[in-house]
Amino acid sequence: MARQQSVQFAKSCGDCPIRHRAVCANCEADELTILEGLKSYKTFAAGEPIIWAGDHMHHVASVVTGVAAISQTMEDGRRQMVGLLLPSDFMGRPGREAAAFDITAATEVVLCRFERKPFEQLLINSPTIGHRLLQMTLDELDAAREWMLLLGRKTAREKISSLLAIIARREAVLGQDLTPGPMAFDLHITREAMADYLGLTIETVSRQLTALRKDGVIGMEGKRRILIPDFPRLLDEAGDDADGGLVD
Amino acid sequence: MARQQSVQFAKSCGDCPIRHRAVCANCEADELTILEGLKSYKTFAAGEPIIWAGDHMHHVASVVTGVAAISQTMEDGRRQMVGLLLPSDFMGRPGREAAAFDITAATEVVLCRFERKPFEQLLINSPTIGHRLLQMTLDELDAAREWMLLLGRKTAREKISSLLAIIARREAVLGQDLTPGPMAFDLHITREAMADYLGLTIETVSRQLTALRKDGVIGMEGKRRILIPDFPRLLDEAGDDADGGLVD
DNA sequence: CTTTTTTGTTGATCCACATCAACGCCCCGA
DNA sequence: TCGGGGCGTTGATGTGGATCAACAAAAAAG
Repeated sequence: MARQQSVQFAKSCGDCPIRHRAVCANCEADELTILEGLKSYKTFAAGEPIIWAGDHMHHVASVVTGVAAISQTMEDGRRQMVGLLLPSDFMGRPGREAAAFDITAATEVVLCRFERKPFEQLLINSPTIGHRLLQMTLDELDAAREWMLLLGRKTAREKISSLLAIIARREAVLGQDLTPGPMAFDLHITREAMADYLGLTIETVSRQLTALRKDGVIGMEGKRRILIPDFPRLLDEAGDDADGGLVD
Repeated sequence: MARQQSVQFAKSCGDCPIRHRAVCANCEADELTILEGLKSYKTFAAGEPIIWAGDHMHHVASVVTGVAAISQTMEDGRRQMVGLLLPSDFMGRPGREAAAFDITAATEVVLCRFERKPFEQLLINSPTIGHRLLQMTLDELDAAREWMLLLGRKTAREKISSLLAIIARREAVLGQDLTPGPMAFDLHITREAMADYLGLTIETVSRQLTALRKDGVIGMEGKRRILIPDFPRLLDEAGDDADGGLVD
């Protein structure tokens, strides 16, 4: 059994499940060796497709830097984003040959990849990676379910407010900027990506942003920088009860 | 390592992860013993709440019979169903104290429950349960993502058609009724549950059902029994590309 | 530099679905 | 037998967001 100890993750690959195992060299050195040999990094430019639904998946991967978007498109072009992959998030589906969804790089993305077959074998032999993967998948499932409430029942204004609240919270965590005062951040996604995420059109996204600005809920510097003078006010607009812990 | 063999699941508890382990008596008999001692069955009447979001979760459980609905409600009463739990589905979240969502019995439900703490311990010690749980969670995540496309981008008619297609497919699997001809099944859920699931109102659900009936896409006997004369036609109405594999 | 493309904003109009309201049917209890 | 409540249908009307269209600003390309 793996020793319970505080492990310092190495820097290169975030705190992905693979990394975690690779660092525990004292307990399962052979697996470390196997993994190191199979690891490969690959970079995708912003906008570049990473995989299409139905493609054969040769690898599983972990996001090192950047943001990737999981999405689905209907024949007539209607598109819905169904997930965001941030650094340390896992991509791929042990036990499945074909990808279920399209994944594209929203910003420039660096992936840390492993061949799928050996990874699956490793998963069978080692409980720790499996446990970590289970936790991550359960988190994603919870986030997806929160998102279903947003898509099914929230108004356009609530949707926009929710999205801004999520991004603000994430930025706050990243920057340790948990001061209760005003906050500010850059939207690094386009209006189109926001629309695809929220189940809206770009026109509606644009209109609701200006409405929130006119009502003083948010401020804007240029087209991409958002100011939040009163975060609880924004949460209230989002219609979330109290904390509204969306994290995807 | 567990021997790779064809295992016949016992009847009482579906093919839940716990069952799977309990049957492998030859490889891990001690775990079997532990589990048998902790198992308890509980029945909920149709409409009865099973757990509320925020409640402390003393147990994890597996659905033995019946259907349970996972849902979220906003302060003003807007509700969205975010998942269905069918026999053999797992309920609960290893490693989390409080429930994230409301769960209610849609029909009469029998659960096979285990105390959470010992179950978590078991999960750490035994990879097989974890792997099965991971597979189930990944399946649920895929289903949730398909559902996000429905909620975000499909029209009311497409939503209803999708739901009927899902139920029809499930019934076909259960009854081994994979004949290509016409199929029929009972809706055991109310119009309200359908509306909560699809992000619609009950009036719209009702209207779209009559519209589909008038257009010959479906037939109805009474208010609950649905006839599907031409399944591919229904799939086409659902807007799914080709197979449209929603399974939740 | 100019031209073209991408991205975002705003206005006018339309329509799919929500809302409000009335009613029919069935089950159950008095 | 009657009334009442749960469930479902249908009609009339309202409205939030989509659609169609024009344009501004910024970025990229030449």
